[in-house]
Amino acid sequence: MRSAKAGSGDLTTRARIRDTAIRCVAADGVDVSLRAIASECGVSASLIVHHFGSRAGLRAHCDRYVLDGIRERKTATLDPGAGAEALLEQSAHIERYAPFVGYVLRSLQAGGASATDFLDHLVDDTYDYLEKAVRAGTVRPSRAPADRARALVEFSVGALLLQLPGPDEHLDLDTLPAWLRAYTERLMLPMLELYTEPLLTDSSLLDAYLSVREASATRP
Amino acid sequence: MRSAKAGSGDLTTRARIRDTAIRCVAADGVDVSLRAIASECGVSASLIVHHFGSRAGLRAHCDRYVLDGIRERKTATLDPGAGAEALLEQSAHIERYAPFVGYVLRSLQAGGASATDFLDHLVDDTYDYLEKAVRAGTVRPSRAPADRARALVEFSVGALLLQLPGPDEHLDLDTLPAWLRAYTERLMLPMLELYTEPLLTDSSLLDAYLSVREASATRP
DNA sequence: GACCTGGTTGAACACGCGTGCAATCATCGG
DNA sequence: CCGATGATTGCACGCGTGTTCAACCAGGTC
Repeated sequence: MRSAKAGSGDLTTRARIRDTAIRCVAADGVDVSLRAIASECGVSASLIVHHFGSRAGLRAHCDRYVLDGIRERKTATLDPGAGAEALLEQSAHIERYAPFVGYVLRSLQAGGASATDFLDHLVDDTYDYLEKAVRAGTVRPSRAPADRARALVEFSVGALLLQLPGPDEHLDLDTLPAWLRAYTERLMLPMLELYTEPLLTDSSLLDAYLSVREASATRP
Repeated sequence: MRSAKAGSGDLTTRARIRDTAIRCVAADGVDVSLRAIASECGVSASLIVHHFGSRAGLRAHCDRYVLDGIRERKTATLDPGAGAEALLEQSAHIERYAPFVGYVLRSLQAGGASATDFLDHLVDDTYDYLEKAVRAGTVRPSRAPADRARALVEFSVGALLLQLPGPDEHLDLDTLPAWLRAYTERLMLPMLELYTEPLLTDSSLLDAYLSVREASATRP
């Protein structure tokens, strides 16, 4: 049969390959073999390069698709520092987007330009969120708001990535929601504590750093 | 010539291969090819497997060597959360151990058992350090000290790893000290701020979490 | 000098990878 | 009915990988 045009809900072959690739990358890392994706999708490897030009083409296509999808459902799921209550609420909806979440995690794990872009967007969103919260009075203002936003995002995402299995180890997509939930629950109390009650009992360290900083600023 | 036994300071071939491998892994990631290491060391690939049995053998040998070396110089360099002042002081000594630092970072990036072990050790050390600091009165006690120690380590190491180039991108070992220094300087102010002055202005989020936690504990 | 031991090498192998190519098949427009 | 079109496949190529193996060569020992 030719391209299953509009049969009740089933996708075109291109879309099926794309979805399979996303799930494979999420499960086995970005270095998953083209043949593995093909076999998982029930097609030949040649067909994939016929549809996407090359392996890199498929990668780029999936990147764009997932990124657009994530931004559409403007979610801060990956950033526990931005909104703890939002995370709790959204953890129920995660199951539907497990492949997306897994794909993004794997992408970040692999690094590269797309990971940097995604991180930057996350930092921007967190920055705006923090600024609003500061104006609302729920978050304390910072001497370096941009650096603070980046630090918070890198803390959260970095810790999450550390929890992820190695780049070529398998990650079961069915258990990903439970896995994520267990991790956030283990982290929630220390994080809330850290964000509510200062870790250090006095400001001597901060004061010392601020004074040497000021000294080196006036006397370069 | 046979094995350069004890000529003025030059190492045995095994040791030379080991050191080269460590530097190669630090520079190009754990997936660096055996032939690349061999060529960098000026020997043949066969000689490496003759000395270490296999590629995995070389990897294991380097892991053990670097880990022992790091633990010998009991340094908390990788854990800014544990001691900010110690980090500042030690950043001058880092240049000598750049390959070691790079190797550990690449190992953590690659995940696996050795990375988990190293992280666990780091968590243990941080736990002890925090307990001592709590008893000394400089650090506030926690409701979950073990989880807090792990969270702090995962934050710091995770953020550092996020800054690292991708698993197969190159990392110049000569610029690593400066690279590390620039990163910590960008992070130092937000981190000290976060650890000294609470991010959140009130404890409503923490209180809410604690109450639902208590409720689910008494009524399972 | 013969013999053994062990460091050292280059060639070859098997494997998995992405890719290119020719062929097949189903469907549609004329 | 018939070429055109495009989806789809199997095969083979080149490349890079880790590993294997036979050979070579330098000393030390009898």
